[in-house]
Amino acid sequence: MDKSATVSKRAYDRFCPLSLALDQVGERWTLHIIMALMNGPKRYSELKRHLAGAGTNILSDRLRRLAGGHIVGRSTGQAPGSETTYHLTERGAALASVIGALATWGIDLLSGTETGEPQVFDRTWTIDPSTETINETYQWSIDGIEFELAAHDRQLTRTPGRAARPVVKFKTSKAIFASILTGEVSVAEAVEAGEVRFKGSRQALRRMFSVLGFPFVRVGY
Amino acid sequence: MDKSATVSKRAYDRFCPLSLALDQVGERWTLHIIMALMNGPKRYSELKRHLAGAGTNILSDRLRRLAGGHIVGRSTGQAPGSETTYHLTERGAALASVIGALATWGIDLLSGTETGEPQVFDRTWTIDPSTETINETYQWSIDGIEFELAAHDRQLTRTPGRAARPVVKFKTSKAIFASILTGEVSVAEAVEAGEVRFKGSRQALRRMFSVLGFPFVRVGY
DNA sequence: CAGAATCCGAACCGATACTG
DNA sequence: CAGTATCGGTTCGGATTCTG
Repeated sequence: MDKSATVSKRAYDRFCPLSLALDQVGERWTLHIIMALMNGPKRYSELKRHLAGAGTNILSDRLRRLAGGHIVGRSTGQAPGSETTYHLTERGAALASVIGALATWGIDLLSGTETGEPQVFDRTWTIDPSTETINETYQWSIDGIEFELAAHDRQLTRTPGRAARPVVKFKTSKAIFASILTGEVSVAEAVEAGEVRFKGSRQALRRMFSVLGFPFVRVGY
Repeated sequence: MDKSATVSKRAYDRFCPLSLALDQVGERWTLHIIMALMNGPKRYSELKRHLAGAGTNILSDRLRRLAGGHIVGRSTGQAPGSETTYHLTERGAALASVIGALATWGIDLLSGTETGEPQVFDRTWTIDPSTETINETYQWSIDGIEFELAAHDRQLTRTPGRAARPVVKFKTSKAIFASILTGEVSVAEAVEAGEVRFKGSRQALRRMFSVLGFPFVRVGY
């Protein structure tokens, strides 16, 4: 029946901006959908691939709810069989500040302050089916914290310390990396300004950001 | 069998600042706890009252997890029977930008763009046990959208239109209200600058913000 | 085949009862 | 007061099925 009108029973129901915001975008995967749509409209199947790990019912539910809140819109071409795409409305695009704040806060966690143990991340969501299997390692240094990132099959493993034979070495500060992620500055510009140092081919650099899930990073070469 | 029988706490497990941030503060109630602690350390029971609607096990779990992430700290006085309090660490205080972004985005939702129907909010979390029952209405106007807020028992009802006999009339713009909520400006200063208009006693104004769940608002009189 | 609904086992949430 | 234990209901995640 009319499911679009039903609100999650698990709403906060408070007269409070934080609560009302979280009632709309606080559920699991919702902000990930928004972030995926920040780089332009996407089809259902593209979103599904990008949200690897979430069930198709979740994606369907979130999109319905977001459409009901006028956060995303659904565009269907008029040609029969033409694709349907989802895009952010103005209200949805305004969530950039929220995602920006969360991502900025989360940058510290990329380095893994907890010492020692290697950590395995899911990487299926960054896999571009048009490219072949990637199997390489990168050397990172952020604010002096060094670690190796090893892309292997559908996993990405982060290990503290130096990498054996990295394809790319990448060194910068947390603040600079943040402004690279937000698109404020390109990697090339940051290198120019002496705020990023990297070794490796430009092609590998570009591929690295794709593999890591930052395809939107402006490499700038 | 073929899939790893991991402890599978529902984490995103992505090498992505947004995902890692949400792994730490994306669960239900977590950001509400952070916001509650923004106004200073609190005891377990205070938090429990402020989080009316969440089970005590949830609060316990969230605090444990937040402590593990060095986002909140636990302080126990050395005197026997002294209270234990929870407070934000520096890392936790850095979440102010996240909460600020969400709250700013959520301000639009306070007015209730969805037409017509009155909406009922839970108000138990704003009830100060030391004060007696409150039963009064306020007239709000934000960016020209008028609505009545009626505090009744443990509910708060928002109704579009004008209130019958409000104790307080409050009129401002969304932007100004945002800066009042963030503490950037006091109500008195905004009135001074002609950006807020209100009618009613200053005492009632102060009480209104408490009843609505904004006890931290600097009235400034 | 893309888009979406349905079903089901498992994890999670919320409320109450209970313990030190 | 500060939690822990437990239980029923809800939500999630994955596979499958349906529909044009």
